Amino acid sequence: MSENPDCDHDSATAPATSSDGVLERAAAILRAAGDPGRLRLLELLRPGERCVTELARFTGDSLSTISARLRVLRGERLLTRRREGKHQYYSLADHHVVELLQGVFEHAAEEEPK
Amino acid sequence: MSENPDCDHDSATAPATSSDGVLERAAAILRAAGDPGRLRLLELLRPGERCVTELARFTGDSLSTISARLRVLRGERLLTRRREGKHQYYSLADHHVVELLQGVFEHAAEEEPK
DNA sequence: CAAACAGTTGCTCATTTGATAGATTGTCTT
DNA sequence: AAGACAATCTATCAAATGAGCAACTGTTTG
Repeated sequence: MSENPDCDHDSATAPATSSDGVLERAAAILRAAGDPGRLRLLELLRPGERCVTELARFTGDSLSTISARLRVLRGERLLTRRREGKHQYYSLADHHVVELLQGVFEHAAEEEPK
Repeated sequence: MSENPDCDHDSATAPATSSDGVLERAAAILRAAGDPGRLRLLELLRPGERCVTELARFTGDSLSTISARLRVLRGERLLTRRREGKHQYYSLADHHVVELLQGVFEHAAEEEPK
């Protein structure tokens, strides 16, 4: 058969996509969560707020390292902070974050049958 | 008041966390989706499957670039492929991916009021 | 006010990452 | 089988990233 000049590939119109701003924000959120060290912190915060020292003790990393990771997560508004005395207590920012974590871990656990 | 040697910070036990394998997988998934170029591809695939040429035309990037991005996404099982003639049709791997996208874009859109 | 503790920030460094061009593979058409 | 088209792969390079250490800020306590 001869070529079809009206094949879909050249005429199909692009689906509507998010604005660049929203896309960038969404990507930044995913990237922030997409690091094992940071993702572990998010996981550790699932049951409730924790201070930096506790988190450092749980993971075995230095305060400095934990603080840097928390900063990235907070920068993308995945976490909030609350000061109490000498301590900064971090917690998951909102239910979106909780659900995001839930979804990703479900998917990851499924895809790793063994 | 004198120091309390039994303060929570030193005695609190770590919450249960995912195995390292699952954590790594989850992080890899998020990292794969956490790039604007790749995230846009995921978005473009939301309505249904598309071939590489279409995607390249939609975004204005080279075939080579698109193919590389698709490879990363497919590597993390966010996409599947189907060959039809000369074309490779890519589509979102499963409902998890669809929901992940939905969640992230909701969150990103909310957080960017202006 | 000084010392001690909790956390943050700046700096440097090695590693990773993403884009690009060009060579290569696979498929269709004649 | 040859040529054209679709897509992938390889190699290279610049840019972004994460860790670690030391210096710094903020807070409580003596």
